[in-house]
Amino acid sequence: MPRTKKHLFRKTDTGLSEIARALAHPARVAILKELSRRQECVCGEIVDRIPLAQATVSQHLKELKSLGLIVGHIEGPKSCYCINWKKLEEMSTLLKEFFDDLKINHQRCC
Amino acid sequence: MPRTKKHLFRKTDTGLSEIARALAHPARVAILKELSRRQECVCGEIVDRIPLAQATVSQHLKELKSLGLIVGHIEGPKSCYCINWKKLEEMSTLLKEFFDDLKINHQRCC
DNA sequence: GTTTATTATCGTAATAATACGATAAAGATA
DNA sequence: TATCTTTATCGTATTATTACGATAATAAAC
Repeated sequence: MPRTKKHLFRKTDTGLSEIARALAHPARVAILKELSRRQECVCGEIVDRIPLAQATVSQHLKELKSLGLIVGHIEGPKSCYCINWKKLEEMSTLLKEFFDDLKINHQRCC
Repeated sequence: MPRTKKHLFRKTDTGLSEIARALAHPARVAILKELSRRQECVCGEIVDRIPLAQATVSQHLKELKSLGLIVGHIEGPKSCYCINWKKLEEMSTLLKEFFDDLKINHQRCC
């Protein structure tokens, strides 16, 4: 029965929800934190830092990548991931604007 | 097989992911926007504004409520929902801090 | 008291997300 | 070339989320 109805919403609302979904799992939050700490984007130690199987971490990385939040390229047998700071900035701006918009109408009520 | 592993993560990461999950569906984003617009918390017109069945909207409201983002009390046959501004502020602060923390280490890399 | 309007909840179906073992792929190394 | 290391992908199981009809619950209106 549940054909998703997400297409019926405003693009801005859907966009925001997609951004939020990127952070909607602690593994992805942890991955972003971990990546931000590392200077050189020699990665793959990420797997050691996240308490999940390698396949699962790889899956979460793929999700972050498909959202554009991180970029990755293969380097021999290893991979190299790092944060897409531009996209991250966009994302935090959109979230900030969302909250600011809400707060504009912060008049009491209940 | 997938017993959730969320308990293996840091409380801060899990907390952030829960906050993010609240916004991870356009209906919930739209509900928050709609609620913020209304002065009096005479609600229920929310259902008319969201392109989903009444039961589904009620379900999304319940989720927002259980996260503390909105408060609601019954008023006769109607219900009355409004935004919990305190919680919303907490939430936006946590998100802002998360992004700020990431950005501290914004040194180039890729 | 009966009807009406409004909202929550239950049951259930379908889709999405999470998790991992197994395996493939791709270079490095012996 | 054979082996090893590292990572991605496939298949699949399990759980969570989404969605809605039907129905219950509640108080107002008649």
